[in-house]
Amino acid sequence: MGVGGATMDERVPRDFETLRATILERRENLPKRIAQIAAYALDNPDDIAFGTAASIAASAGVQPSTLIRFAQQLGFDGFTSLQQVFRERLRERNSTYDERLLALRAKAEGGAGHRAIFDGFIAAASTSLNDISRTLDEAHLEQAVSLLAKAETIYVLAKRRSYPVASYIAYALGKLNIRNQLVESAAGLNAEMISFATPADAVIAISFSPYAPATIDEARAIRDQGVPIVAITDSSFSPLAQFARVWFEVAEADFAGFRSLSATMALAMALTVGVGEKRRDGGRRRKA
Amino acid sequence: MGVGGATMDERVPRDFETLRATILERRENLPKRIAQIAAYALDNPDDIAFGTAASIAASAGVQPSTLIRFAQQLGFDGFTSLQQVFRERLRERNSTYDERLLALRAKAEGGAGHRAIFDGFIAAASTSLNDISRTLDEAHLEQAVSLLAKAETIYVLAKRRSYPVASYIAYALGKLNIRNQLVESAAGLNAEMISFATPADAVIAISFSPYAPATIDEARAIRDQGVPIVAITDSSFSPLAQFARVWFEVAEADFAGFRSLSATMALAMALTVGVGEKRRDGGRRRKA
DNA sequence: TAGTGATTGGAATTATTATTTCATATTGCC
DNA sequence: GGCAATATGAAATAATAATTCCAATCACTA
Repeated sequence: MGVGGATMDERVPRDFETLRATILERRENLPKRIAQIAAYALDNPDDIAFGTAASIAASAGVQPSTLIRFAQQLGFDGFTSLQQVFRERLRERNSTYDERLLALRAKAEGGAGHRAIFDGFIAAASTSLNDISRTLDEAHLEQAVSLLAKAETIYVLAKRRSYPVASYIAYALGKLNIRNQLVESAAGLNAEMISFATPADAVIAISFSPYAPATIDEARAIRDQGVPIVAITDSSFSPLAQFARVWFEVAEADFAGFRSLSATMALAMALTVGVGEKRRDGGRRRKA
Repeated sequence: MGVGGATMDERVPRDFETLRATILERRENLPKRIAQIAAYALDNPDDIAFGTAASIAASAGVQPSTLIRFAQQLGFDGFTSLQQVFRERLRERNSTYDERLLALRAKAEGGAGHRAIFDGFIAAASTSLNDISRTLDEAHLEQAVSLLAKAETIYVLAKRRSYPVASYIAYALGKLNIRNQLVESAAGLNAEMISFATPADAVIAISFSPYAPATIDEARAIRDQGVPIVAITDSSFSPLAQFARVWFEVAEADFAGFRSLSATMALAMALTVGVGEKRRDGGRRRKA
């Protein structure tokens, strides 16, 4: 009689995923407080892994004894063995993003062959994405999108290393039916092209050190015409930062002397699609 | 007298990295057993995070008291506070790559505003890099590099969405002093440009569904002239795959209707730099 | 080589923490 | 609405673990 501890038919979850599934499955028919601690456990697995029965119970708003009953209901013989599962989860979970990158980078530097080169570029791209994801200034993003969304024509300005980004922006803007002009140096007509821009237009300018002189000159000229500039560049000392109404600092990692473009690309696409969305929304309702 | 616990001038490391640095710095002048546990701690940080003083001491082959002395030497007031640092490390360490991506993607889909768009592109780029890193065929990479390294001139063929990659390849090849020709559709002279290619040259062709007809036509034409093609495309059904001597399948994730280019870019750069290296090496010694 | 100070091992002690117990409250059922 | 079964709270207890203490050992200096 009682809880029938003698023969324990039910399988005790040994790994976190099984445990999680078990909890979710029984969620409906659990008593209130037990359900409360169950929800807390799934929401704060780290706390379960490291806390003491008392501290966890307090955080979850239940009594320590409830926590133990919860563990027992799941088939564990106490809180301690339940906690093991949560600890295993942390042990077994893959290495951090940074560690993975370090490994990749080490492989790229240490290893030989073309796979190593490839890994190097993957690592550079990942690092860049990681960095920009942490450092991007949301306010600037909003400002830039607003500014560009109001423009009659968006001029896109970038040479050399940054040119691929410009061409993708132009492609995407075209797809979104947003009037744009890629300032290309094909026939030396850039100056004329630029001279058509007015303060009702806007510019996306991209340049990284060493700044292509043409980009700088054109950016200055267009700024002097009163056309607002959104710049993507790599430092506050960049001449582009001086000319720009809004500017983004993007630190691209490099490998074998070539900078990744992945972060710049992601930002460029976010700007482009952001403008597209803003224009659509703006047509219907102009709400923040 | 004593350990001078009254005024504690020395800073107690609060985060793992500082702690690690401190240990490494003092490593030389630590007593034998303390050094032993120090080494163990850096080698098995997870054990320190989860174990008890007794279990850790046993694993490291020292007495529990030594473990505590070690903690105290570092400025902690006992093993427990030292352990906190090791636990924090696990808590703060980023979730797995996949979990992080899921979170990012969820944010991008659920969240509103332009930050969400940005996150979406970051997630797409990360996913693509991850995928290609897993699936890239090394043998194909070697083949492709060999093939391209032997070419007199490398023709680069890509339109529309893929054009940015082509332009970056052309830029990089130029920087590496590798003769190349970007087949641009500026003045409609592509056919003529292509007609100059010989079997001693090679082509990098890039196209994703829906395949730009111009790219396909040009690839067919150039293949018919006996020029070997290295293709980057998205499926074995791609017409490019038919024409190519070597081809890579690259699955780019997309967001808001725009495909990431990050994986393609990384592969393109690996090919480019790989060719650069092979040419340099090949000049001196032709070894695998 | 003897002596001094630092280091170490091991057990005793203290603190912390998990678990149990029991009284009380709540829920579901007739 | 009353009764039984179940669930909950709070404190007592048992277990476990950290810390301290002291004797023994080791390394260094005179």
